Amino acid sequence: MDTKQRILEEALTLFSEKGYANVYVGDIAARVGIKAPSLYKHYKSKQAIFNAILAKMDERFMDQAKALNINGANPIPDAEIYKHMSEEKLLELGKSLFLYYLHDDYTQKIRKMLTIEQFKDKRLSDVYMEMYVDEPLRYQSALLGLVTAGGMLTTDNVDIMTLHFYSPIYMLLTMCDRDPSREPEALKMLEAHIKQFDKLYGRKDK
Amino acid sequence: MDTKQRILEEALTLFSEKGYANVYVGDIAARVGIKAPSLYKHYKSKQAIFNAILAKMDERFMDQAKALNINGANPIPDAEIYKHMSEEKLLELGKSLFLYYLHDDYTQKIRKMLTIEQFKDKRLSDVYMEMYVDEPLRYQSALLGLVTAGGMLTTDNVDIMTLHFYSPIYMLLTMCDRDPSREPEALKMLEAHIKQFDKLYGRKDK
DNA sequence: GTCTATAAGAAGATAGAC
DNA sequence: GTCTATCTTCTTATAGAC
Repeated sequence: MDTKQRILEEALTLFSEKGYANVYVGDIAARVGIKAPSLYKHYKSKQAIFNAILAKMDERFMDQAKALNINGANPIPDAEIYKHMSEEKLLELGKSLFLYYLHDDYTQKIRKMLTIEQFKDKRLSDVYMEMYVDEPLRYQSALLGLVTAGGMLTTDNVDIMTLHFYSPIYMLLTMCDRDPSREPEALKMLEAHIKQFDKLYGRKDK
Repeated sequence: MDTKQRILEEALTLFSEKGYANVYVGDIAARVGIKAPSLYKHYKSKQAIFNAILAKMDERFMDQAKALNINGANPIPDAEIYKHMSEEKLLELGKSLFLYYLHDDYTQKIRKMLTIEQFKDKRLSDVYMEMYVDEPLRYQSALLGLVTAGGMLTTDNVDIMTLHFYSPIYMLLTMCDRDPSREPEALKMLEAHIKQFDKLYGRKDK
C-alpha cells in the first residue's frame, strides 16, 4: 500500500547506488513490484520522481533545522549539561554523530545520491554542503562554544576548534561510505581523535 | 595531432563534469573536433576510453609513488629540513598541498570523476581512497614523524596528529570542488587551522 | 491502478566511401 | 583517419484493455 511512497523509497535506494542515469524506470517499478507503465499513474516522469525525493529531503531537513532551533538561534536548549562535558561525553557526542550519519538509512542514501549527482546540478552540491559541512559546523560550533563558555574547553577560536573536532569525523565518514568494511578501523581512529582533541583543548586539570 | 591522446583528455573533462553515463560519444568527438564514428578508429568502445583513462591514472600514480619513495620506505630524502620546521613552513606545506590538489587540472578532474563514479565500481572507490585518504595520511605521517623526531612538534600519536593536520585540508578540498567560489574562505580557514595546529602541537618555546 | 503492446527517440556501434 | 548513412539496442513514455 501507498505505492506512491514506496516508489520514492526504492528510487532513492537505486539512485544512491547507481546514480540517476543508470537507474531505469523499469528497475524502480520492479522493486516496487509493479511494471514500469504503472509508475506513470503516480509520477508523470522519471525526473518527477527525482524531484519528489528532493522535495521530501528539503522538508525533512527544514523540520530538523527547526527542531534544533527551538529557542531561536541557540541550538542547545539545555546548556547546563555542557558545563560538565567530560572526555567520555565528548566521545559519546562524536561517536553518536558519526554512527548516526553513517548508519541512518535515509541519511546515508541521500548523502550517497548527492555525492554522485553533485557536479551535474549546483542545487545538489549546495544541499550537500549545507547538510554535511556548513550546518554541522554551525551547530557544533554553537555547542562547543557553550562548552568553552562553561570552562571545559579552552580556545580563542571556537570555529577552528570545531573544524578540528568535525573534519576527522567527516573524513572518516566519507571513508566508510566508500568502504563499509573499514568501519571498525574508522571507529578506532575516531576514538583516538577525540581523546587527543580533549587533551589538546580540554581543561588541563580535569 | 595525437588524436588518441586528445580523446582521453576531452573524455576525462566531460566524465569529471557529468559522469560517464551522461557523456555521449558524440560529445567527446565534438570536443576533439571529429565525428563520433571516427572515435572508433582509436578506441573500440566508450568503455575502452574510460578504461584507458584509468590505466593512465594508475601509471601516473605509481610513478608518483615511486618518486616519493626514492630511498625505500622513507618518503623524505632530506630529513634535515624538518628539524627546522616553523609555523611558516607548516603553512607553506599545507597551502601548497591544498592548492596543488585543488588546482592541478588533471588531479582535480580525476578526483571529481572518481567521486561521481565511486559507488558503481569498488575499484574506483579504492583508488579514490588511496589517492586522497590513505596515501596522503601515510606520506604526511612519515613527514610529520620526522618533524616530531626533530623536536619541532610534540605528540605521542603521530597518526592522530596527522589526521588533525590533514582532515581539515581534505574537507576544505571537497568544499571547493563543489563550490570554487568559496576558495578564499577555505584558504582563510586553512591558514587559521594550521596556525592553531602549530600552537597545539608545536614546541612551546619556539 | 495495473497490465500488455507499442510508439518515439536516444545513444552506441558498424559499414563502406573517400 | 574521417566522413555519412544506418543498424541495433535500450529506455522513456503513452495507449488502451481490464
